[in-house]
Amino acid sequence: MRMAEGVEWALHCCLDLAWARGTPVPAARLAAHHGLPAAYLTKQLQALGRAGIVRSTPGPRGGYLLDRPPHAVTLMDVVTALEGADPAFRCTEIRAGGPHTTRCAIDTAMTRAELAWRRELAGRTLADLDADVRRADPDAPAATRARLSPAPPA
Amino acid sequence: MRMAEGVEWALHCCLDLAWARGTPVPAARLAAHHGLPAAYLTKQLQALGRAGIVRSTPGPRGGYLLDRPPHAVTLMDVVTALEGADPAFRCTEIRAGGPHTTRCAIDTAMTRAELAWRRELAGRTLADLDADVRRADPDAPAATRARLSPAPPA
DNA sequence: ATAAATCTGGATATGCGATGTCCAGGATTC
DNA sequence: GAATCCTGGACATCGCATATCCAGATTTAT
Repeated sequence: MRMAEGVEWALHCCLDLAWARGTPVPAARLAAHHGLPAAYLTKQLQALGRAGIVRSTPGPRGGYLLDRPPHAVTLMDVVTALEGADPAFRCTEIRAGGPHTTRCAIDTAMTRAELAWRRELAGRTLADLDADVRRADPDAPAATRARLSPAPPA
Repeated sequence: MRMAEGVEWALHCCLDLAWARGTPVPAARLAAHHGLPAAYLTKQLQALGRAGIVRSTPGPRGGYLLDRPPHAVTLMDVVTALEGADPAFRCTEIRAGGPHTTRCAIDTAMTRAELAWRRELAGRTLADLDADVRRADPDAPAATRARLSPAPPA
């Protein structure tokens, strides 16, 4: 079982946008910042847009912005935006002996575990990540913000 | 993110073998019991064998047996046997600005959520599933055992 | 001994989703 | 009007889960 790599990209970009504090950042600059293929990162950003996590403005000086305060974006929100809401384990009801009236015990157990995972993800927001980073490296947000600022250093 | 369907198959087969109580069940009969492709189910059973969950005996009257008491096989054991031990989220360290001394906050958060999932799976065994099933349908284990018995009903 | 049943492991085919690229069209700023 | 940027669709590629087949080994039963 493997999570799409785009989830990692999206999480980093969301944090970047939180640090950009309302200044639009073009997809190409986000991609360059992380060494990612711009054409594909675009797809992830569009998914974040459809989920209402991110907003975009076209034209010069345009780009992506976070569309909610960082404390209102949970990791679960981002994962769901990219991976969809379907559970990883899907019961295909292979129990023998015709139709059953009770719920499959295996399905119940696997679903319970997945809910624990979702609960953890839903309990952490971009604001929490920001706090974690600042605790370890207080200058990182400002440095990132500078590197993503409208006028590139070269 | 999607879990391999073979995990579901393996869990059902493990429960079947627990109910067979030491009587070897051929892979072909397990497959027929659940309407699964025998040639592929074989692969999952072999993985369970390499993990020490299941044991096999060749020849007529041979087949698969559970190689541990049901309370000593956790759902995590089965999932790991089939999916491997790698986490679903793998940090590829795309943080910008050269090498970092601190751990990536995103990686930490995603890993924490996955540990919650693993903890749930590690906390439930085949014996628990067996108890769940008996609570809802006390005759199901015996019925399955009969259907898997060495002399097929036809 | 021979035959039948069963597992093991490797080779191979197939399908699907994640990854990745490209482009035509539209919106916005200058 | 030109440059910048996003949107959405079409398309190519790659890896992995799914699936099949077979030759070889092992054990049971006669």
